[in-house]
Amino acid sequence: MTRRKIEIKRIDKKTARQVTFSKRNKGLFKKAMELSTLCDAEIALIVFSATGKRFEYSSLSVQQVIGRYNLHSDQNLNRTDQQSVELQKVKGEELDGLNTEELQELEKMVHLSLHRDVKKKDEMFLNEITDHKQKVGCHYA
Amino acid sequence: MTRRKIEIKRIDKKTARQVTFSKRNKGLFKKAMELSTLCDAEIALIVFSATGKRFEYSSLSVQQVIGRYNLHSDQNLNRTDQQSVELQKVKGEELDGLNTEELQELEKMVHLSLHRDVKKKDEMFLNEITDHKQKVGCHYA
DNA sequence: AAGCCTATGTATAAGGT
DNA sequence: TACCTTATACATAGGCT
Repeated sequence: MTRRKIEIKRIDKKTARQVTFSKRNKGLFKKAMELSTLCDAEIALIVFSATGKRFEYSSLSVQQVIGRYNLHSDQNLNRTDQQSVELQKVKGEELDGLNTEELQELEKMVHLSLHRDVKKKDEMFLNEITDHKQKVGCHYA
Repeated sequence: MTRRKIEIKRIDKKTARQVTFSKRNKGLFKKAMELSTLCDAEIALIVFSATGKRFEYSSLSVQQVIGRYNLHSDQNLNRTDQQSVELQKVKGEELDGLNTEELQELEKMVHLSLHRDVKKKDEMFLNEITDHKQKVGCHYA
């Protein structure tokens, strides 16, 4: 017999699940790399198998991220060096000294900071739209 | 004309690149979710388009990760309080100075540190088992 | 720019070794 | 267990609107 349509739910049989994992995991990483190459996208992908094995791909290095940050900041130009140094300090000194619980705490906080940051940007964008509507006198429903 | 084979290199034409990005990005996230569901894998995927837009998926919540950790932790209980103070320092002073990209980079690093930590504990556990086997003179295959 | 369409390329479920 | 095979399902490039 050959390929059938499958339902997207947890595969019960352990061996089948592992076989499918290795096939699809490989495919996923290939797709991620292709997208990154074709479309100039920056991608981070981390996968833990059910057995705890880790697989990772990132199109960007820490250096590149910091470099990209430096390019973008025209305000805060003089704060940049200092902030990069701070980031390196956080990375090098602090993370090594933390235990698992604290790393998880930190992870949670970074998540929240990220969320707050993104939310703030969304709000700013929304405000821009609202302002624009008011200025030009639009009356969408 | 219809679909041709394409070479995996940066698409020069901007509009074509954007069209391909939205198609393939969507496909990538679908594949990520399918893998997670089918194979019980934990996945984190972050994509930045060339225009800087962010797309994100994670199969695990912070709560789940912490819950999973708590099952394992019995050592290090008394070190927790002191290090939490350090952590709060990191939190309060450092995080506020970082921008979105840096937070994301940090998040990734924390993820990695976390995993390294968990792996170390797994190894310790494994060693304990091995030691035990030697002490009691077991001879499993 | 955002969706269809459809022919074709690619990924992969089952099975076999 | 990990690698082949192959028929089929799925993803998507190019074109059109």
